[in-house]
Amino acid sequence: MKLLDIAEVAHSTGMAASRLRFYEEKGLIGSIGRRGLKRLFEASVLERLSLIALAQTAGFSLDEIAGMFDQTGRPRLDRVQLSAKADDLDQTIRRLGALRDGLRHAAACPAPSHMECPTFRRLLKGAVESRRRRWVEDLG
Amino acid sequence: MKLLDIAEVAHSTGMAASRLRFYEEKGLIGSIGRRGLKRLFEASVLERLSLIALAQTAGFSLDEIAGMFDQTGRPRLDRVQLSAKADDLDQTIRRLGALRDGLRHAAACPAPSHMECPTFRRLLKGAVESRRRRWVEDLG
DNA sequence: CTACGACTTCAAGCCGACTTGAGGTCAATG
DNA sequence: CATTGACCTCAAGTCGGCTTGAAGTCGTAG
Repeated sequence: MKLLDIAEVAHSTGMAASRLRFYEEKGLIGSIGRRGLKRLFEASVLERLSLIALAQTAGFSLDEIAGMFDQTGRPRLDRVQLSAKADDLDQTIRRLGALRDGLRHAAACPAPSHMECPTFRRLLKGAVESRRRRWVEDLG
Repeated sequence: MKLLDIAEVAHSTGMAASRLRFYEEKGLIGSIGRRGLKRLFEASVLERLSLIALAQTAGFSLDEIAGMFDQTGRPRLDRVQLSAKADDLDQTIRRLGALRDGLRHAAACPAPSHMECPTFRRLLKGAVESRRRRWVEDLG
């Protein structure tokens, strides 16, 4: 299995080396050893980094993401938590879906001002309400 | 037209007053005057704030959002930009869908380690691959 | 065998998006 | 007319997520 140095990982992910070191420090990724001082990564780190990027997009913090894996790097076995994360994600996905539809509509809508378009107005309302819901959850 | 003080705006949007002041300072919203020291807002600020929240959810920065209004405060939404954002969002949504399915499966799967489960691996790969494609686009 | 350059560490800095705190002002109520 | 308390300003602080800079360490090419 080919081992990658930090520059290779940086190049193929588009992430700065500093960021990879930062992630390692945070326990988000692990290097498999050193050649001299230099870190060596397994190729699988690329997959891991993709997941991290993905989860970030989903709105998870790095700490939360760290919590999704165990020490050995396998996704954590807490099925209840995984399930909860999945539900979170589902919420997010639905929200983003509504948003996407709204944006598309706004881009195509012939109304002179977006504010005069009922569809757009409905979207705004939805955005605020779903935000609300999340706030409520955060408090709970 | 009823004028609102900052507390009313804060309450009906769920945003902290400090945040509203911050937004005003940034030019994102405007107050229509003062009663004594106290800001007075038009009711339309609520709609404006919804739009701001919406754009934030869509991943725009406050500076970008500030650029979405003209001098008179009417949204100046670039349809091309909206469309592009919608496409972004669509990508994200699909990837998140794969991630959600992966997590859900992981929560239900009886395999001792998730990585040994072919379904899980396939789902992750789906998420990762679409991510890769984006990196390539970013590089290009 | 020495010099180069890609890596290393560690601390500090930066940016976005707010929040917090100290001290001030004013309209309304008793 | 004095107090109260909701608002005000301005500066500084916080937090997440990195980046930057100075100083050090290697393996490899010349």
